[in-house]
Amino acid sequence: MSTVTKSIQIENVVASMGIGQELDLETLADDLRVTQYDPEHFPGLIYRMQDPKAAALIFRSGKIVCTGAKSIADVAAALEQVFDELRELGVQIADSPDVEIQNIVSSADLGHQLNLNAIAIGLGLEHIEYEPEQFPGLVYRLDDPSVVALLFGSGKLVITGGEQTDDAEQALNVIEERLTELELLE
Amino acid sequence: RLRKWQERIRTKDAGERNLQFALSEIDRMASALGVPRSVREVASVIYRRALDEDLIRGRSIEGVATACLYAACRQEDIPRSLEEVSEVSRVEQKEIGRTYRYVAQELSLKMEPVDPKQYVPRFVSELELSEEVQAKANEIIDVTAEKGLLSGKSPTGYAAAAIYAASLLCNEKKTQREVADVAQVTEVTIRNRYQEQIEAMGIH
DNA sequence: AGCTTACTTTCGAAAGC
DNA sequence: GCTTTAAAAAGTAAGCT
Repeated sequence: MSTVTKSIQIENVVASMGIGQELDLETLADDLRVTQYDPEHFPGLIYRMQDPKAAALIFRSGKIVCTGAKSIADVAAALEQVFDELRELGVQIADSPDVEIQNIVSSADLGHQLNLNAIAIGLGLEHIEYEPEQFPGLVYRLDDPSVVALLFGSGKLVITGGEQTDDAEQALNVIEERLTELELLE
Repeated sequence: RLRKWQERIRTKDAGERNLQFALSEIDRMASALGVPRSVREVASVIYRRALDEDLIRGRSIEGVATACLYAACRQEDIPRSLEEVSEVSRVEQKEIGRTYRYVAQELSLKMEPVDPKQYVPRFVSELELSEEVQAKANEIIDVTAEKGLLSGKSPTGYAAAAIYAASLLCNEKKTQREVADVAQVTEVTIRNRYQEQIEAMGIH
């Protein structure tokens, strides 16, 4: 495993699931601690956790979005906490509801400084977005895997939009390969 | 049938009125920015293409018109920053930037990143600095960009720092505040870019 | 001149305007 | 399209000492 591959860190995992029954958010808002609920502003009830650090958005439909977790295991742990809280309030929940991973955000380091100007032209101006006046990162959309990478001058990058654990690694391989072909890596 | 006929005329008229409005706005903003007629023409062409590709739907005419003008300035190599463009538009800077990126993507405008050197003549002139300073600033930009310092940096801040450094080197010192004002960046940005550039140049 | 905080970009789901 | 959540990258900006 290359040092570049090893540099991959999962920074955030977004997942969604449904408990299959409607919830009374008004009551929940009163009974749960650390919550935030302002239906005029946003329909979901916000439930924050410290360990693992994550946040859950709970909706009237019984659907739940979990975000902020640093791993898939943390998503499961965070959701278990939410389930335990709900069970204590008398809500019946199945033991293993289906959880769908919606997005994984990772960071990594190519280990070399990047000339973003050259990369923008090399990868094809029509395929990338690089507007340093608006944002320092170069936006590169990949088809396979279907993710979006933000490349920075430092050689560090962010890969987002993936649903599989290895999407970031595959994307990183594609990016390394293309930059090497163009002789823009080092 | 008659109603449909009338509707078509109404739609056509409305469409033409909208186009006229967009073109007159481009004209007004271009005048306010002091850019040549060629830029307005390029902006008009881009706007008509955006119209043909149905890119206006869901966006304000003024926003698309401003974004087209911003793109045209860059294509004609006389860029204006989003902040400068937003000052003559009634659309906020963030919206102009978003619309510009959308239009550029959809129309496959192969927009190259702005070269900081393109801001140098105008800024140098506004600061009443010599051609010597201008040449030195250009040199600083070329040399330091070649070393990779430009990646991710805003073109205006980069140009401002090079001009500030050049003014010092040529004994025509302008303060960071003066340069920051014409480039519309903060003194902090000039300081940061200046330090990197001077270091990369080998502290002339 | 620092330090802190905050905003820019990317992504996705949720329910509703 | 917008609203909210979280997270990283790096640049820029504003406020305070």
